[in-house]
Amino acid sequence: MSPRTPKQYEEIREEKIALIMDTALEHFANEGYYKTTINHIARHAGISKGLMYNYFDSKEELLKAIIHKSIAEVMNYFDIDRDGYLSEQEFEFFVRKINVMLREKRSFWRLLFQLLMQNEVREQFLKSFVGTDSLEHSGNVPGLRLPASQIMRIITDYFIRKKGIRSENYDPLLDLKMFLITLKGYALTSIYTDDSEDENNEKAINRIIELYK
Amino acid sequence: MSPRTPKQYEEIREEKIALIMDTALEHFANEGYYKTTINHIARHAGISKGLMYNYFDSKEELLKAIIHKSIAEVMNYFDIDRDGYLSEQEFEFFVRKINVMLREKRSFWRLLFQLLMQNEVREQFLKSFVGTDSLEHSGNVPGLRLPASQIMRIITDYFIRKKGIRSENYDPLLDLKMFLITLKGYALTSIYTDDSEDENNEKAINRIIELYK
Amino acid sequence: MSPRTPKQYEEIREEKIALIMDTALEHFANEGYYKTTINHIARHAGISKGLMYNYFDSKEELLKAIIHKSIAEVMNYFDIDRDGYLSEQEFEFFVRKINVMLREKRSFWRLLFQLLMQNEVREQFLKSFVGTDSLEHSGNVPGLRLPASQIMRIITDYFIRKKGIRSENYDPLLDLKMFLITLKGYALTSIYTDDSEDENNEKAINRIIELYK
Amino acid sequence: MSPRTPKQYEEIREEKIALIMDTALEHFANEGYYKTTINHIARHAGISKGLMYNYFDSKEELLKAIIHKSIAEVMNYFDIDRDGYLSEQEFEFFVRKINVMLREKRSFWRLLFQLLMQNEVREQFLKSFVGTDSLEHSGNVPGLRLPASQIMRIITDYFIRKKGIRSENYDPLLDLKMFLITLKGYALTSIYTDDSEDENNEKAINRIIELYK
DNA sequence: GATGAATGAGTATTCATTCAT
DNA sequence: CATGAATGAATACTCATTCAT
Repeated sequence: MSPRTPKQYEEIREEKIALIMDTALEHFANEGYYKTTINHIARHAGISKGLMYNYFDSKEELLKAIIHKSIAEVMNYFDIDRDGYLSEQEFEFFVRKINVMLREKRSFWRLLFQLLMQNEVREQFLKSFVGTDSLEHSGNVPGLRLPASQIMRIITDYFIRKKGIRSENYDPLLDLKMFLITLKGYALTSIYTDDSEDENNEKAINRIIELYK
Repeated sequence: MSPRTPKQYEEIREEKIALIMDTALEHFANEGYYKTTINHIARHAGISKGLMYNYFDSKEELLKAIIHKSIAEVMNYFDIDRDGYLSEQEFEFFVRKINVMLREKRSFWRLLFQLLMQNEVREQFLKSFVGTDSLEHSGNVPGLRLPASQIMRIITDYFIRKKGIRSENYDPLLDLKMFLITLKGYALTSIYTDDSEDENNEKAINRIIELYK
Repeated sequence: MSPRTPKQYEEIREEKIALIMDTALEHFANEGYYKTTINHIARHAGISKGLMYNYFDSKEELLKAIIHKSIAEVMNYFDIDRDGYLSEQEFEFFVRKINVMLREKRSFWRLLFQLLMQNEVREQFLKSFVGTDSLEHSGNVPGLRLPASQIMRIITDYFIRKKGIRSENYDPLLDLKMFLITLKGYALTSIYTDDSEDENNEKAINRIIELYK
Repeated sequence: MSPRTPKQYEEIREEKIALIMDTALEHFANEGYYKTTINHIARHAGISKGLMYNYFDSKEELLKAIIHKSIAEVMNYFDIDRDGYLSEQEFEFFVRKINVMLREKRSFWRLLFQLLMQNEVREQFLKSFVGTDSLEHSGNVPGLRLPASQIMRIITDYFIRKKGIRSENYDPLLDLKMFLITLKGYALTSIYTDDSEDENNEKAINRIIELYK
């Protein structure tokens, strides 16, 4: 056999990295980060323990790489026009995107929910992701164009436009809260139901749009 | 000097058991079961490692004891008239109870949500808690009078009575699903917000009642 | 109740000491010294752990006390005329005594065999019990009047008188060895067969006497 | 550099497994199973604690592996013609084999005797090894072709042929018992005497053959 | 790049022993 | 004299990480 070209090496590298990350994500998500051993991941990925350490410095670095990659992917779902104004159509689009994203990145969401249940992780995450209430950049989360607070404001503005006209003591923040609660509940339900429930989830997402659009 | 009376010993035992369980619950809930070491619990409870093993056979048994006790306590919140019929008043009462329960047993709910994210635990739990769709008893969860499926049916019946009259193609199961989603989202939000948000949570719970009553 | 007299106290003490030693011996013999916990002994003796430490300084001291007491009792079985000369009658008497002793002190023998299987213990024991080949006293084993080597010599003398006359190249030490082997094998068999085998053991002991008398 | 070949790994594994088992057997046999710590074994084998757990699931599994391997090896000593008939030559061969086996597997026999002194172990062992009185196979002891009861019968038949002819009220079971007692006593003596006694042991084994052949 | 044997720091668990009552 | 809760040193066991090949 002729020696591999540098390009071939690079391909092998990337394939292996993806394989390791996918396998690890699957097990982290389903069995939990702490219950999943490096041995377990290596065996299921069909590689050796040592190889993993060729690509990732530690178990924690592997986790971080997975999280970063997944967040970047998730952010790609929201590459819509970010002019700070949400049309009715964009709102529906936004919610439907979330639904698609939950289905397609189920393992990541399971992992994320799980991690956020640890105080330390949650605090760290909130600091870097949600950012401040100002227009500052969003910490070290890659791919995120707008701080969460910005997004909240845009949605709130949307609610004010839609419902705030009719009633004078309308509370848009309550609506925002209810919307977030519903999304969160939907997300949790969605990522822990099997595919056979897909039809019912679809109905629920329609109802959510109906309720808040 | 004379030894302590049996009653005195019993008191000491109960106090220490409660102390250990409370301390452990707090740490399991906040740092996670696996990150929490027995050493850590012992230090925070102001006792020695060995003492824990006087009262609990293992870390896992300690966890189980906490879960069982907490479930029993939670079930005590729902000792209302279970005739299978839910009045409007009872429905509101039910939702408010959940709210109180979430506030007062916050650590337990954090722990439970966390544990249910592990496939194995979730499967085990669903088997013993949710029970079957029939009238069978609810597995080995102590204190639970009705299987979860029974409760679901009672709520569904309630929805049918309230809203099913007006529309002929009313889907009560979708309403049930939405209600559960909202409750789940509320729960998750509630147990991970600090007390300063209590006022807003209160508003949200009122809105939920308003929406589904 | 009137306070107990010193004599009553002494009685209680002795009763308790006997109770603890008996219970401990039973469990040491059957489950093994290391597998038997102080807790176990205390529970089975119906007393508290603390009380045991009132009478014995440690688990090992308890063991030593049991051994010493048992050895003393065993020695009492051999209070025959020790003039260094063994008659045929005395020889039979000696063997039968051993048999009785094995039956009546079965737990002690089980324990002793067990302990002697540990190199360290065996070496210690051989040093203090078997003594030297001279007429020195037998170390610190209480109750033993003659060093084991002395007894061996007496038996050898007996064999020489019985059998050594007929053959000129008779090897009395081989006979001694065979006799000891047979006794050891009988002991081991005897202490680990249940009482239903008593009849057959009796036959075996008769055969041994027949063979070596 | 290239990684080792699977064959090389296999060799390393087998070497280390043998090293661990040998070291452990030596210490279990001489200091006792419970007194021997994993640390101790590791230090004496020149490896780390962790490595042992790479090959054996627990201390107890290590013990079981040693026992099974040793029993298999012992059984290899008895691969003679097992047609149920014992010739005079075969009988002598059998006894001499036992002698060799005791010398060469001394540590194993020390360990086995030691273990059999614990009631629980003995019961377990008798169940799986001695088997029933029928023609059933011998439980789960590997390598054993015939149940112990079968072997006993073959020996008894031998005794009947040899001695039962002359006397009409000959008791072959007593002879069997005496033979077993003698073997047991010899075994115990043999495995706890040092090599300098080998010559005398040889004489004793000759005498045993002489007595029972 | 790839392997898995080897390590050791960290964790759960046991149990003889102490001691306040 | 008697109790059993409490301790902590010792022990078994786990698993991320290293490294020779």
